[in-house]
Amino acid sequence: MATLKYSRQREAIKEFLATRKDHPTADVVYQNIREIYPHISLGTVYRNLTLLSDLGEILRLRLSDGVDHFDADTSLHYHFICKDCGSVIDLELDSIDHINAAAGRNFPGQIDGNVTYFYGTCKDCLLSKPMETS
Amino acid sequence: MATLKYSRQREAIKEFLATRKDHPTADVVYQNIREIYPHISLGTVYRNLTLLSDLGEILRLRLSDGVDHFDADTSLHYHFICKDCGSVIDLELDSIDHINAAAGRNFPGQIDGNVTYFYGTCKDCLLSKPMETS
DNA sequence: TATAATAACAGTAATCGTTACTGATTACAA
DNA sequence: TTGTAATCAGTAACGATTACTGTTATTATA
Repeated sequence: MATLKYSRQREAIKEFLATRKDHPTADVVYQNIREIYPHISLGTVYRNLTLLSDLGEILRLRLSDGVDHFDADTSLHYHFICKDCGSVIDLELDSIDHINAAAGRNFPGQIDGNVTYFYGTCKDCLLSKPMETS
Repeated sequence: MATLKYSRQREAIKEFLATRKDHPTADVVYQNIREIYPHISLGTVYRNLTLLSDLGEILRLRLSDGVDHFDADTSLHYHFICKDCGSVIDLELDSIDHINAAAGRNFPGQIDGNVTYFYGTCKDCLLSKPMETS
C-alpha cells in the first residue's frame, strides 16, 4: 500500500533541485516552481521535499540558521556555510568518519555517524570587505 | 551604554543550567525556574538564554531536532544525540579541528571552524530494545 | 538616603518555518 | 471506463522564538 503515484509537481521539484548547487530552501524552491506551475501550493512543496528526502532521493540539510536547505546531491560530501552571507557551498573533502571511532572510545552507546559542517567567510565576502577595522 | 544590571532571574537560569548535564531546552529551563520564581515569563527565559550565550557564558546548541538546547559547559567538547530518545550526551574527544585544514584544501574562502555532533543509540535505548526484528 | 535613568521584568501578541486538515483533482489498475 | 486512493491547492493550525508594552527593580549619582 501507499503506492507512489507520479506527480508533475514532484518531478518539477526534483528537476529544479538538480539544476542548483546552492542548496535552496523550501521557499526558494516554491518561488521557482511557481514560474512553471503558478498554482502550486507551498504545502505541496514541503510535502514533496519531505517525501523525496525520506526516499533518499534528496538531502535535507538542517544547518544552524533555522531553515531547512535541500540538496539533490546525495553522495557523501560536506558543506561550508558563510557566516556573512549565509550561502551554502559544497566542499571537496574525503570522509571524516574515522572520528566516529575516537568519539566512541569512552562512550557506552553506539555511534552510527556524525553531522559536520564548516563555517567561515566565503570568497566573495572576503573580497567585498578585505580588511577588518578592529 | 547598555550596562548589564543584575537580575535574580538571570542568575537562577545560570545556576540551574550549571546543575544540569543534559542540555535542556528553553522550555525545560522555564518549567524548572518556575518552581523558584512562579511568575517568571518564558520571554525572560529566552531573553536571558540569548544574552548569556551572546556573552559566552553558556552555549546554545542547534541540533537537528528543531529546538535549541543550552549548555553551561563552554569548554571545548562534543555531543552525542540519541536518535531514539533524543537525549544529548557529552563526549570525551580531543579536538578534531585538524579537519579544517583538509576541508580548506581546495576551497577559496576562509574556514574558521566546524560544527560537529555524533548520533546513534544511547546505552539506555540499546538496553531497552536489545534486538532488531528486521 | 533620595532620586532619576534605564535595564529587566511579566504578560501577551506577533512572527516564521513547517505541518496538518479538507474537499477537489488526477494517476492508474482492474 | 470506472473505482480507489494518492496528490493536489488552499488554508488553518502548530510550536519555537522574538518583539512589544507598560510596570518594576537595579544602580549610579546627587
